[in-house]
Amino acid sequence: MNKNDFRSITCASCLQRKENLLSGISDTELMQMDNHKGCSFYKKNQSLFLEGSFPRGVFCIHHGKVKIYKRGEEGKEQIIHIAKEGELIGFRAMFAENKYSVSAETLEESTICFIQKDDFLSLLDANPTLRNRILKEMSQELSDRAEFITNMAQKSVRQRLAFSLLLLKEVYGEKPINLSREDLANFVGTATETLIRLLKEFKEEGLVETNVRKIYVSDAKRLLMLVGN
Amino acid sequence: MNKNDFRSITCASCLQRKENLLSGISDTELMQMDNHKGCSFYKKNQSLFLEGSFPRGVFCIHHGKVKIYKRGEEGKEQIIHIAKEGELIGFRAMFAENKYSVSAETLEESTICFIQKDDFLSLLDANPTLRNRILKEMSQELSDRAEFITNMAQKSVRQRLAFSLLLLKEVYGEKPINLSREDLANFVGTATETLIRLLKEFKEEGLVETNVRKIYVSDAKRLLMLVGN
DNA sequence: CGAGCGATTGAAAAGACTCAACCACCGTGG
DNA sequence: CCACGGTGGTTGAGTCTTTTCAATCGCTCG
Repeated sequence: MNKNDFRSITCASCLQRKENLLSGISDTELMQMDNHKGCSFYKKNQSLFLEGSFPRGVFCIHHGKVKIYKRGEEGKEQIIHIAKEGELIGFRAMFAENKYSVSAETLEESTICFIQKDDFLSLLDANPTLRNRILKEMSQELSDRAEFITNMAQKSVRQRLAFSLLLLKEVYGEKPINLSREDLANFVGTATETLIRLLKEFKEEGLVETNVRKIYVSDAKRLLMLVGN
Repeated sequence: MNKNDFRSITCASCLQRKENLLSGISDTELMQMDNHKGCSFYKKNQSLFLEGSFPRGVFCIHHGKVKIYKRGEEGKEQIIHIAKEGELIGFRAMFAENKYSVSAETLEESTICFIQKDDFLSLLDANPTLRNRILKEMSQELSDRAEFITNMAQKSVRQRLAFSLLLLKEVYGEKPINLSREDLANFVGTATETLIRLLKEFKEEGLVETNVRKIYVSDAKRLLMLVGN
């Protein structure tokens, strides 16, 4: 989309919304939300929020990709999740009435809306369907993270890379995976050099194709076998 | 407590409940819950539920400890969490209307109550305070797991052991940590042999004392420094 | 008292990391 | 227009942590 069009985005017309957590809310609520929300254009590598700061609302990705990460010792990033269009981010810390435990930053040019904390909470209060969706969403994420932990603990870097590529394929859909080697390494949980070497092996084995930053998964089936389990 | 007393446990009189997610519910609701809940005695190493099965309600630990784990490739366990008295378990999968993504098993003799799915859901529906607590709880767990992932990805086994011991110290309170070497290894995310060797080092460095299965943390401060970050 | 499981130790092998150097591409400013 | 600097990507070599496998020990329970 044209980067100057973002002011015209309304929740009512937003195709992303129709598919996401915020589907199934009433027209009145929609209108109310539209009046209160803000929508901005973000350049690549712009920060949405930082670990340790206090949430003032939730972000709704209209277009683009956002990495959710945590800094470990020495400041090394661990990417926990890569959010795509349609996803709501930053509501967990808001519920916990706590600081953000993770940071969020765009991976590419994005348009992202912002809904104030109070507006969102009152929406939640009034809307049992939304509540249930949020609960369900959080449960799913909890489950995903349990798997993530298990993978980290038990799988080799090679297996984790295979797993991550399959995950990212879902996130990027038609388009090729487009991440810096460092970000990919920080997602897999390994050193950049190791990642590069393994990626080269995968390429030689015909599992993926690469073109500079872009990665095309060419044999998902074999990758899946590689993951094991 | 005497293992035959468990039939007399009521939510109304339960000291655990007063501290946990289920505090702040009305007397009527309490009574209703008491009429519907069941309470059982569990031996050590008894299963509460298995990954892949469907939830039929939530468990409330009155006394004892429960490991929440996931099986990875080759069937190796990864312990995600160790729940203690007062904790509610198994509600995530219930919200997600999905199979359990993890399994739960007692680590010691325990008394655990069970609340039917429908009863719990209607309680939730009627009780905004409870709802908010659950949201908050889940948010906190999401945050814990992000940290867990980051630790797994970036810290050495030695650091993870230090971290785990500190966590377990909280769980066990006054009492010494009491886990098999294998369970501890599966929590830290390492091989049993490696765990034993590191534990020996910790003992030699005066960080912990051990007595068969029991582990006493003797220098929490130094352990914390070891964890780094 | 014997079986069996959990705990422990040793030695060797493997996987992954670190460090250092080098390359390639890109935008900038002279 | 080209040299320059910088960033991100790649490669090599050596090191170290951690795993694996095998063997032994020791306690507990029947």
